[in-house]
Amino acid sequence: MNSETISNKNALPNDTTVGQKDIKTILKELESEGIIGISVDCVIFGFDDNELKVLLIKSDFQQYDNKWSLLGDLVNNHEDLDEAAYRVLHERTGMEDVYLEQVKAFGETGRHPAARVVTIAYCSLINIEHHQLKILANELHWHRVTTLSEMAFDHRKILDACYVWLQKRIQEHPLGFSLLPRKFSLRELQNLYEAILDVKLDRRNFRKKFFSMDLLEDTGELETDVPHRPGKLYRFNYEKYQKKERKKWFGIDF
Amino acid sequence: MNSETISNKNALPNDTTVGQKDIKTILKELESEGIIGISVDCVIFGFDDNELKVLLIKSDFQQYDNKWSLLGDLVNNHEDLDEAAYRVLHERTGMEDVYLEQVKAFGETGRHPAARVVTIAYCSLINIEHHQLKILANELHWHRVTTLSEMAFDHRKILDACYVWLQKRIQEHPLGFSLLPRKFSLRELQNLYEAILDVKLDRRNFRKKFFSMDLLEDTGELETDVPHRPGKLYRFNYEKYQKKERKKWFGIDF
DNA sequence: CTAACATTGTGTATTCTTTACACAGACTAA
DNA sequence: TTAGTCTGTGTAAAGAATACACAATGTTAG
Repeated sequence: MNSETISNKNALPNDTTVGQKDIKTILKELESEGIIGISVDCVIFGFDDNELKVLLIKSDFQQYDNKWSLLGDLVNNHEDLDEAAYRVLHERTGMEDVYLEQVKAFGETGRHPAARVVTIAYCSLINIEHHQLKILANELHWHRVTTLSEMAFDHRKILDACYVWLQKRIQEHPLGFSLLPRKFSLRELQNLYEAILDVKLDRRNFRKKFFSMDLLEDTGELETDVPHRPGKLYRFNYEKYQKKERKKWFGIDF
Repeated sequence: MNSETISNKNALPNDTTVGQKDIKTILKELESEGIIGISVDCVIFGFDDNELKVLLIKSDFQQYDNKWSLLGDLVNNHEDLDEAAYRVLHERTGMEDVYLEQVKAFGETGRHPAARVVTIAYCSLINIEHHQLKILANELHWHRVTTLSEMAFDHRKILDACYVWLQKRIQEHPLGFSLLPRKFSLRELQNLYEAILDVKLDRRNFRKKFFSMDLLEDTGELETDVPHRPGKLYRFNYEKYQKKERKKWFGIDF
């Protein structure tokens, strides 16, 4: 079910048997009683084949037949927003220890055709290699973010906002590592940054920068299965990062 | 009414006659029907007397008797989230052209004692000099952000989040000017930054920085009523700012 | 087995940015 | 007229960002 699907609380994540009639009935109820629904939508990014990907499903909603949609669900009355986002993520990907952060609420009156639904967008980053999609309902698929076809609801707008958020956030916070295997080469790291920021970076300066931050640990291992000289594999030292003295205050610039 | 007060849609902003019984009844209805309420809360910052201030009212909620609370209200079914925030702001301050930005949604299950209410926090910045508080219901007052007494609900947490957001945002976006009169001296500008960031800055370097951005216009006027040599008054050139080539991409640092 | 290919690993010079720092001039108040 | 307080200005030194080239290591194709 996608974010805009009104489901009963016991519905399984891959329960797509809830007919459209039911959904519409529930939406009508909400609408007629002047009740605003709340959902979460997860923009789940992955990195594979040197490209940033996003996980989408086909909308079950008739108006958006054949359009792609984010993964989401209504928030249950007994769960926090964050919990709801983790639940959606878990139901869809089977992953639990995942980077997840709230990005923005979207609440325009016209965003859902059948009822008023405010959605809270979450951004999550997962390492595609460490993950097999288990539940393939609704044609769950990874999509390149650079070439996206039309999307359902205002999901394109949400995705764009999350992408911009990611571009900014990745530069000031080491989230990028969540998208890579635990051991990675500097080339992979640079590819990640280049793909997300859509820039070309100087290889030597990139290395210098990361080494000077002193957060990468040499594992002593080398890449395998590359058709050229293998690079060293590094791992990110989260502990060191936590302990690190936080950045200078005062970087006014606009 | 504060953000957590459940009001009927036609209630006037200064209508504090809605009794607590009514509110509780409505909350109980929401609660018993498993409906999640949605509100907006505005963290309205002002700058006066070289200090950052925030606009608060006394909570009408019995549990939080005598505690301070943010300005907010339930979102009407027919209005966007942003509209709701502007409405609250307008109702409270009479101002319309104001800096307003969404910061974060707060939706923990236990945040409201009587019902489940998800709130979307907005940050707004107003120039205290250009504004007279018109509606003084609920002891509407400016408070120093550095010395805050206990607050109702999770409003302290919301305020803190907005303050951190402001500290960060003010360094990369020229919001600070919304807190100052249209014509200001560099001293006032520096005081603003020092107060918000809670740092001491070098006066010469501060000037150099702002002049090098080339966004301040000399008005030709001087300060008046200062007990010392008057400084020049500047105004911020928003047009130039809009046209300005946006900052370099790639500033990885964490 | 060797040549062509692809990618790793490394250092320096130049420019730009940030920081630290001091003194003369303007206006007020007593 | 003097003491007080703030304005306005420049330079030197340290640090960060950029631009740039070549030898070494492994793979693959012939």
